[in-house]
Amino acid sequence: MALTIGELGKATDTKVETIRYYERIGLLPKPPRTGGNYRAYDAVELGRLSFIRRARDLGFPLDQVRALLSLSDDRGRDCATVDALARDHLSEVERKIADLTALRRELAALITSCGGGTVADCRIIEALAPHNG
Amino acid sequence: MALTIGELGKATDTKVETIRYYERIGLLPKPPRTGGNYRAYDAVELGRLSFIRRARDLGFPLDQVRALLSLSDDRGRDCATVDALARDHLSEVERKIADLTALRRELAALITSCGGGTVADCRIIEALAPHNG
DNA sequence: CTTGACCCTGTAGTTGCTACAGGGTGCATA
DNA sequence: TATGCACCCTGTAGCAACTACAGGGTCAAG
Repeated sequence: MALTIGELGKATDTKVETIRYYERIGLLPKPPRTGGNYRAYDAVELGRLSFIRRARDLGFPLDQVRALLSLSDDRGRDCATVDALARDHLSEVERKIADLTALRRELAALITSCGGGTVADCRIIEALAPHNG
Repeated sequence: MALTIGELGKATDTKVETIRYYERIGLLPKPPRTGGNYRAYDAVELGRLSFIRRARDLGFPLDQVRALLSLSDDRGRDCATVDALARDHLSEVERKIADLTALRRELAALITSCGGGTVADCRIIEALAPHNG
């Protein structure tokens, strides 16, 4: 039932280098090795990596993933901490959406203003240039 | 009328290290130096850095800023290239907004599902865990 | 003449990977 | 048995766009 790193990567849609990176930073434990010094993974590691990838897909940064992993190991604990992490992350996402929405408005206004002449009277360049011209 | 790097930084809301960084990567030219080997800036550099900062605030990556700078120097040129750059950037921003909006929906659903018990039956952890439990 | 705020260079850290270089392993096939 | 190929190994450097030192020098004020 042992998986090579490549098989684990395929199963979790993760690049081999990324798995080694997760091991290096301590997000995945160092697995046992075969006689040929290949990493040998089992179902437990597969589960752990799947968890990591889902959390990453949801945009959790690695340190929050680390926190979620250690919380998920502590089954008896109050899940308020998990909830707080998710809420923090959600408000971060909301902040980014708001920033990007403001940006979109500004960019759209800039583009609308472009009349199509030469750079000399391009309103986009003008808008970027300092006020004194 | 010469500005020190610190004064230029204050005038453009830019950290001193960032200005030196822009110089290192060739976004700002190497300014003349004083007797004490201090960088001495003038109004031209102030304008150029303001332009860079404004473009950065609008989310243009540095290579696009570089392109905008060289386009803005070429006053007689057709501004269609500028317009295209801005449109590209706008669609990039729109893609990010769409991604983050999908993410927000997923996160919000996750958080709503948290009933507040222990980690053992926390739906957030469950949603992250692989399907076989 | 000393304190303190500023400036200098150069290098390493940040986040989350990705991409080599330069080797070793394992299996199939001729 | 040789050889080819896909895969694995370590270690290091690169990406964006800065940021943060360390270990110095400069300059004006008191």
